[in-house]
Amino acid sequence: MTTIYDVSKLAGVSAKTVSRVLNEPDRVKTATREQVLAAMKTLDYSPNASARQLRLGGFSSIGLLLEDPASGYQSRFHQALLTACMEAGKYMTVELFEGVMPDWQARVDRFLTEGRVRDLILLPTLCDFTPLKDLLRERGARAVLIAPSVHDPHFPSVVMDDRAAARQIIEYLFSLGHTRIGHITGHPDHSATILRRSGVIEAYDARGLPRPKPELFASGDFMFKKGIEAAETLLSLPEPPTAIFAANDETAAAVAMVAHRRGLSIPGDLSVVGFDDAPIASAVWPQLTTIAQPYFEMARKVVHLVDTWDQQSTQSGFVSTYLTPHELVVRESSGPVLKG
Amino acid sequence: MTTIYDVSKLAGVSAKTVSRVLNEPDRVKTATREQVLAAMKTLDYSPNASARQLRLGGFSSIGLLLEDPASGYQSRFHQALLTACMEAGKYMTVELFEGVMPDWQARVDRFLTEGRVRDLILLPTLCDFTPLKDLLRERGARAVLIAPSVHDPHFPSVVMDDRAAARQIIEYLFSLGHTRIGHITGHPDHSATILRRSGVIEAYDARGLPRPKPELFASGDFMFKKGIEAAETLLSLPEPPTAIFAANDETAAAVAMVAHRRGLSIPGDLSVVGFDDAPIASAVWPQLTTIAQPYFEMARKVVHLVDTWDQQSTQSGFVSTYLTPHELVVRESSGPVLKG
DNA sequence: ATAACAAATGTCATCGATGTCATAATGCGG
DNA sequence: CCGCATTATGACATCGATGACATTTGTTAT
Repeated sequence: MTTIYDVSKLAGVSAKTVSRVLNEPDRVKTATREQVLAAMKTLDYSPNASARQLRLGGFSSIGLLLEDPASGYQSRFHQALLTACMEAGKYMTVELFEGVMPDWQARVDRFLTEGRVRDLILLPTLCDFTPLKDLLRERGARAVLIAPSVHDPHFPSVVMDDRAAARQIIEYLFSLGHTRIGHITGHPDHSATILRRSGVIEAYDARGLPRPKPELFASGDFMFKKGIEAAETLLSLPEPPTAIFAANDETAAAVAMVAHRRGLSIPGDLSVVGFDDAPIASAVWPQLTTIAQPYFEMARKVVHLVDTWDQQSTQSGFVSTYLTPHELVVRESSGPVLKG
Repeated sequence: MTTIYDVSKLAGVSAKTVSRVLNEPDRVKTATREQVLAAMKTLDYSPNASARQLRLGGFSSIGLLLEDPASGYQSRFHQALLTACMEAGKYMTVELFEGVMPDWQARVDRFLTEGRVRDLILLPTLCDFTPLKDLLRERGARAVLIAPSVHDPHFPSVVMDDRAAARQIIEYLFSLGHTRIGHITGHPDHSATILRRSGVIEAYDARGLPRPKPELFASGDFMFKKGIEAAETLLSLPEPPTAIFAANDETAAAVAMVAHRRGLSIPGDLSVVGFDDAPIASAVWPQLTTIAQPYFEMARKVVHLVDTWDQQSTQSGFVSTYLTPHELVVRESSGPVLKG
């Protein structure tokens, strides 16, 4: 690595002058500047960011741990967080993280030290991975949780009301005349899975209807492939549902594919509703009715929480959960039950 | 910010001891360690990454500039690059970048200094944005280009053969009996647009067929929405094509949607082929025949190029372009022309 | 030509951590 | 209880950059 001293030596000036060329070029005589620039080029010099930041009072980037960057949910949040960081003038460093990796603890350590990260953002399901959170607390790292399953007294979090949203969807389907509604659940490790499922049941209860039979619940994992299986199961029932609420949009897209293969028209023969308003929701035919999560607002809130962590934590260990509103987006994939 | 000195003062030990507690806990007496740990907790201490790295010989993360993280292409590469970085033990810091921003130069500067980035990765279309590349050279930053339109003598690059791939697709469609093939082009600023288009023409020429009429080329921009318009245009022709080659998968998905709305069956009435093998290609019905780009190999090569930059550049300013192979993935959306 | 002031450059200390080496505290055998 | 090996801790220099302040060089007015 070449340093500012190497350059200064070659250019025959002091290190400070080289520094000036870099930071306040106008304060250096043109001839000198040229010389310095030439020396920098010759040596392929690039300033050491660590030293610079140490001196200037470092800026650490926000760390994001991603389990599966291909998932619509995570990539959507990733994008929203990037935008929020940009608005806030911060940077985000991303790390792939899979809890199953045997050396995950070492990797987190490395991320915190070498990755120059102090603040972390945890998405589901990492936000519920207690060993990780314990390690972070031990290391004095800060974290903000997105959609954790339960309030964590140590880390602030930002959530949406999955249960209420699911209930709203079912009530919407009720209003279209559907009574036999299938539900494909999410990944069992994900708290939203339970919440969305119980929102479904809550809707039945609230309306005084008998709870749906167990066979109307098929288990998924938020992924397209498993969604195919689940849809096959539901549509093969002796009395198939007239509507299916899939736990997320990728699963809903899978339902749509299976329905098409079976010659069912959507929403004529089957209404399909998703959750998340992922990009795919508007890129499949028919476009999916879904719940739009307030990604951008949540991301902004998260970045803000990171920013104000100091004030937060000084309030004697009390951290808060912030609830953000969602929205039902009605598109083409849902419609009234056809009589007869 | 609390420093190691604050902790050492509170714990009544030297700074070095605090450092040891952090880095080699076994070399500190248990009682002392406890005290230090307690002090760290009280002061909510977290070590300054810049200082640590300055001392240890810094690690800079690789910077990725994204124009549109929502696009299938960019997010796919993003994911592949993350994986490659993980394999190589590096970190990636991501920045949203839009050339249209009036202060883009200042933002790049900030990214290089505050973002602790020395090496950058540029995806299309940024890899063809000359003012940016000039600025980077001026700043002594390093960059590796992915799929630039032309070889850049200053930066190494990794590319695939868009022209050959497009030609391969058309020849495949020829083999199914298609002769009236529509093409929806990509974004006009993207070099791949020209290459893929010329691959189409090349296929006709190679077969000795007359080139397709101009109306069979509809202009798109790689995005779903524009794809809808383009598909409408093509399918409204007096003599609509029997197959459409869309410049990417999102556009192809749009074609499929329009076809379905018009009651056309795929591939019975219309074959649809995409490009990229984006996630959406296998999440729509029918699943799309497409060109699989070697994302992961390209990403690995890119990270490797970043790693070996020194050896590269010492070879007196000569940088190389690496060509990686692609693959035609035949799925459900393409089939033979129905006779009669 | 010279004082007076501005511009250009240099010197030294500093940011917060850790490596090196020195010193203090402990343990152990006799 | 001594002497020596070992362990635990501390003092100081250092990483590469920049801020504060000092010094040199150049310019202008008289």
